[in-house]
Amino acid sequence: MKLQQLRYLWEVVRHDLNVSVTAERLYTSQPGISKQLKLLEDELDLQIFLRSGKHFIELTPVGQTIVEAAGRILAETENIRRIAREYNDKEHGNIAIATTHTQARYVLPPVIKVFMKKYPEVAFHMQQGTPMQISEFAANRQVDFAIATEALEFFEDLIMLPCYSWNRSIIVQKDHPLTKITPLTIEAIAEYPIVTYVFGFTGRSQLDEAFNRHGLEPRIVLTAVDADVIKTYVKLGLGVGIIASMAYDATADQELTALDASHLFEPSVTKLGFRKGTFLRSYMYDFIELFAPHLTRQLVEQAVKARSRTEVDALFYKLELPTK
Amino acid sequence: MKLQQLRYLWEVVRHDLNVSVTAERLYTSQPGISKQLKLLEDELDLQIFLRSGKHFIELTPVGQTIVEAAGRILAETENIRRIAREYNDKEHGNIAIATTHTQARYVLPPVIKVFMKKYPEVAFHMQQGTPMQISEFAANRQVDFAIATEALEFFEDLIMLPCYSWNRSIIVQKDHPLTKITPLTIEAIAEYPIVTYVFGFTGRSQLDEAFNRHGLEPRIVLTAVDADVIKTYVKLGLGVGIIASMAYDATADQELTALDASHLFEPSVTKLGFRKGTFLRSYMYDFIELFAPHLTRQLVEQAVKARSRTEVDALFYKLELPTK
DNA sequence: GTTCATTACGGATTCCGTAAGGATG
DNA sequence: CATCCTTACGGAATCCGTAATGAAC
Repeated sequence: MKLQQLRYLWEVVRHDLNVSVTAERLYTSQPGISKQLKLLEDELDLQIFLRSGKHFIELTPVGQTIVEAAGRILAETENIRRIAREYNDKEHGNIAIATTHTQARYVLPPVIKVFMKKYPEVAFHMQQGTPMQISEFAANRQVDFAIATEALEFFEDLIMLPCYSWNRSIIVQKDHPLTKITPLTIEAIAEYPIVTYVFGFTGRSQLDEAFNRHGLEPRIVLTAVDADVIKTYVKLGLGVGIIASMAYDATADQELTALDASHLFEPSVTKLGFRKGTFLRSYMYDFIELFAPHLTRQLVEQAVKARSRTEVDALFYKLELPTK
Repeated sequence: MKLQQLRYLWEVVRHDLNVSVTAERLYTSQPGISKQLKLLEDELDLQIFLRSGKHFIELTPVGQTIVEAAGRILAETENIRRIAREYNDKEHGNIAIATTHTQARYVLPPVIKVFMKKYPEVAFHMQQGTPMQISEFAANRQVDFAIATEALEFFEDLIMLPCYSWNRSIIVQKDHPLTKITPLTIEAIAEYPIVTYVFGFTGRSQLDEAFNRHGLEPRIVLTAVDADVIKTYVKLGLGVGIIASMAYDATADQELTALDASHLFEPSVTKLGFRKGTFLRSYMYDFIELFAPHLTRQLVEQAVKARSRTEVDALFYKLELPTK
């Protein structure tokens, strides 16, 4: 058994069991990978792949188990390399996060700006996706951190740190009748067509709950994955928008008025998730603290060491979250 | 980074940083190991070992961290090999346990007899030690299971399964005055010199507690690690013995009388511990079930998957333990 | 002077590329 | 017939042994 073989195995699985594509991506030859996989199968004396002739169709059940173990091994080798790089050069490295549009566009920019100034030698990689996709990225170790409000809890292997809680604002045109109603009620909002997030995005579930609780069925006329699109349609007069408060930008959105709705909907909590058992570079701790100042290195270290989700949750039990 | 290098690293650490000895044990050459370790250090660009001239003195702090990660990697490769062997031949393999004299001599023999009959192709390895030593063996993966009443809880990485609870018996010569006292009291026992287990062995702590609770200071005249020695001295008239009830053998110990003391001391629980994250062969599940019939494969599988000790404990919360 | 790791070196093995082969859809 | 894995083969790199070297205790 060689690390190389386990790596090839992992990568081939990641590339839908296509050896040729994998070889290309790894800048090596296809027969090389093929050979090593065969050697691994020979050594273990079992088939990892189900073949139809010379095509790989799927993993055998025992193969699946082995792939999982291989994943843990590769993650741990990556940890060793990180430990070494951390020891030799604390300022140099990479950080990869996956997040949603809301975070990427409205919350992260100032954080990343400060981070990049502090660590000019660290390359920052950001990718966007649905909450489900970004959770998967973190669970599969394709990124270091996932930042989102939803979906992280579905992945057992992710450690979740609460970062901040946020409320919603109602976005309307400047002269809209709702601006005259104080205090604003959920019933009043429900009178108008609504433009908001797609289900599964940016706290959409809490929003639906609030209407349901009041026995209201809102007329949602348009949904989008990001606030920019929502605001555009509100400007066109299609309806009233409900977005995360931090997505309203007083200077850029002068045609619109934001009405605070924190008394109408339960606040949502944005979380940062990473795969358990990961070694974190010190600039990663710093990034977390820049993003959520209450998540000190010491606290995060405790979370990393924790052996269960309840143990992690206990760390944050008494903590007052900042609100955005 | 090669698996071979990580293995050499792990083994050299295990052999007190002596490369020559390690090479001998692994049936390979000393320069071979030396070279690979150097290559690993070169690749990671750091020193794992602190050297005094050409002697290895100790691990550097960063080296220590790397050794721990290497241990996890090696354990996982062992898991892969086990998965493969399990798949190919369920009947063939090894099982290594570490346990105390009490278990090895009085509890395990019938279990092992049945096990070996059922799995003639599985080699059974047993080693004895202090509770602390055997817990360490399991924590370091030198054995599959540790079986003991004490010390297992000190090792965070061990999963502990409660196997059975047991009580103590007072062992006296046939005509001893204590045989006339019914019911037997702890005060009556404290009148006589006592021969029992060394501290840290076979539920010794519970025993001390019981005397303390009654404000008694027992006159312990002799301690030993095993019941055979204790019984020998009781036979010589040196005092009354307090031993685990299962260590009294009515046929072999005809000169002695055992007086039940289950009402005087809190029962102790013997536990089986194994390193978390270990893949268990099916004959291992069977061994556990033979030893403790309530530990069914299904239950143990849940314990293996559990992510924290509390989660494991929850599995056994309602369970009635057998008493020996 | 013994113990112990490093360096030097040569033979065997393994790895990995290119090229050809054969099965699938 | 395009895709895709397997087999064949040769050169390069690596591994691992023996022997020699040199530092520490």
